[in-house]
Amino acid sequence: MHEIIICEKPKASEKIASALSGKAIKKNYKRVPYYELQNNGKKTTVLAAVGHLYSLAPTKRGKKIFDVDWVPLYEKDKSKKYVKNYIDAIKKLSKDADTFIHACDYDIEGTLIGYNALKYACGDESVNKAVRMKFSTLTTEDITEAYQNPITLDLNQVDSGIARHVLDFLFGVNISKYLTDSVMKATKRYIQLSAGRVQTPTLSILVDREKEIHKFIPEPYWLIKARLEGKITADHKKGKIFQKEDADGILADVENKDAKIKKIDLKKTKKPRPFPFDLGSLQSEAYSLFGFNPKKTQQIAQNLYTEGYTSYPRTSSQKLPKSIGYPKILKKLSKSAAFRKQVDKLKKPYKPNEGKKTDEAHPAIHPTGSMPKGLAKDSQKLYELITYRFISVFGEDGLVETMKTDLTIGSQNFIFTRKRTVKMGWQEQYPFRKVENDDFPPISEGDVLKVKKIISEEKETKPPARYNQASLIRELEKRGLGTKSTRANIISILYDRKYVEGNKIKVNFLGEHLIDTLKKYSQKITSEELTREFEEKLEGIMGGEAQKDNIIAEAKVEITSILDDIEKNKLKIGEELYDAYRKSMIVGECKCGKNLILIDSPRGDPFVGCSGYPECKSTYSLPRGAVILKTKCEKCDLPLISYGKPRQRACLDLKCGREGREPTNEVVGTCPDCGNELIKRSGRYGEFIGCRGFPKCRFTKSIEEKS
DNA sequence: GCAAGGTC
Repeated sequence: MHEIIICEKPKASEKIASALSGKAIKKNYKRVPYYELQNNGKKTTVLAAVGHLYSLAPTKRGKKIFDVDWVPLYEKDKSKKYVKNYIDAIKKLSKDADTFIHACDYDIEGTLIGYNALKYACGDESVNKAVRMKFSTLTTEDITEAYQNPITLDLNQVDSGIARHVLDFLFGVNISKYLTDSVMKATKRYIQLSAGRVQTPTLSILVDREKEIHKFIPEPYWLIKARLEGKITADHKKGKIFQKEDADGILADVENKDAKIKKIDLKKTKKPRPFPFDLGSLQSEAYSLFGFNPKKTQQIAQNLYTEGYTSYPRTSSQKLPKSIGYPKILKKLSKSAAFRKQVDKLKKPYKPNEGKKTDEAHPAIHPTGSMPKGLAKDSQKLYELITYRFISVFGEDGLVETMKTDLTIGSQNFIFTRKRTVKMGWQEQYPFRKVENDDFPPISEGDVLKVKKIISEEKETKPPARYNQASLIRELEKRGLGTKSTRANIISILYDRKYVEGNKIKVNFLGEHLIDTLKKYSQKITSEELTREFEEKLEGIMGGEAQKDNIIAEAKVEITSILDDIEKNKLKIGEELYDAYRKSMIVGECKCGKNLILIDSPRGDPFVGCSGYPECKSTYSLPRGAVILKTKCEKCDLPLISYGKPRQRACLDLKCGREGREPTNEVVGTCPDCGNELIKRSGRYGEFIGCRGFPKCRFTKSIEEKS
């Protein structure tokens, strides 16, 4: 007897092997780990996939791609070479097997991962023999229970997984191809265009926000403030005053009058302990504290996990079940003096604060207790963030005292608020955020204070803010678009295609025009509707009320009509999209008066050239990794670029004679929050102004765009 | 080349 267990990933195979036997032996085949164990004379081999091992690919050449089949992932994607060893290991080690257990995650994708591994690596026969382990956590109890009570492999669930892949492929690949072809036919130029069930609605959310901003009409309002003796600034209780006459009336009323303290309200409120991190909240926090984009956070977290320092990062759980053994983890962390200082303050027995969100397969992100050595700077930052957050979850609630003071000047009501921390609690374990620390002025009810100055500030209402990568991820999560593992990637595709740019995500002409075009030819792909429709259809297949093949056939009819429609109008579509693309690539003005354009050809390095080519032959090469800035060179008016490590600035024309290549962190002012220097920083997605005191002070502001 | 979904 030889039994094979197939798991979704290497970490899972390790846990499953050790749960089934204390004597599992770890072996390697072509550097792929697997486990062997003996049970009453029966040999069991525990094997691992690495997520999907197979991917869809066209089987026939043609303009419309409707025939697809599974091929090994490494054949399609050259960056996935490591997958070959995993497939080879499964093929080789399952040769003489007679029993097959499918032990991948119990969800649609997991079911399909295991099914394809069985079908294409172990052979068709293995599918018929296979049984399914169903577990929700990788604890010894759950695994043993699932092993002893296997269920039959649900082929409806498999079909539903296949349908999801095929539908996404047919819609995404075909529409993308037709858009790109339109540009090619109309202009003989290649620009990579794409559309998909998730990326297009995501872009559409950004376009909608852009339109809101565009149509926003600012409204003037006034804020009236009173500077009092004792360094107090009180605000008029009405807040925004939209009528100038009202503001003037208030000013007349308060003129030359003292302030009387009417009421002082002292209140203590809890500052509750935070939740442990799930992937989305980690991405959000690392963005706001360190400026890491979500993709970067995900990559670093993946490395920390692979090295064994932190737990599995692709989780939506905010739970820390007892089974992870947190007393032991906290004890191990105490080997570091800095962590010990905080762990020692925790009250026993340890009880974590938990959020509502759960995950079928993984707990919240936490350190394992294995201490990292020699981490790169950014990895160290993220590791400490995860670890301090983990410790703080066991801390005590903080306590903030609020002083709310009502006062009158003439017959007008003013108010000011001060906050101070009376108990740090968990904030001692989580040293990343500013702690409230205002002075409470020594005043009592009935006191009369001198008014030093009355200020009337004229302001304007502001349009809704643009999304940044962190807030966009939160929005996608809210709408159920994409998955925790794919959202960061989807956003990065929008940048790569030049649909959007900037830290505060701004849609380019190309992005906006693409959505306009698709709304004409395939309204559905621009909205969340398609995701909702897929969900219903997959539900139907899973319940046995619908057939996978029928649903795919229906989709083909629908897609054919969309594609034929695009085909009929391809010259117009192609020309317009190309025009929008050119406009998106404008980076400044050429000396000849025409536009300078970033030329990003699929062959060769990107460079800057004139839109007046061939009349004007000006071109400028770009150093590797250069970002073109909105700021102009003070000598020759061409745009400046920022490049290299550490970031330096130079003129686009390196020969223009501009002095110096000062570092990009030039001082541009004083931080209104903490008084430190404000410096210009630049990231991959553009420039912004930040505080020198970062991360203690998190003040940032965008650089005004000159238009 | 093109999607979205797993994972190293």
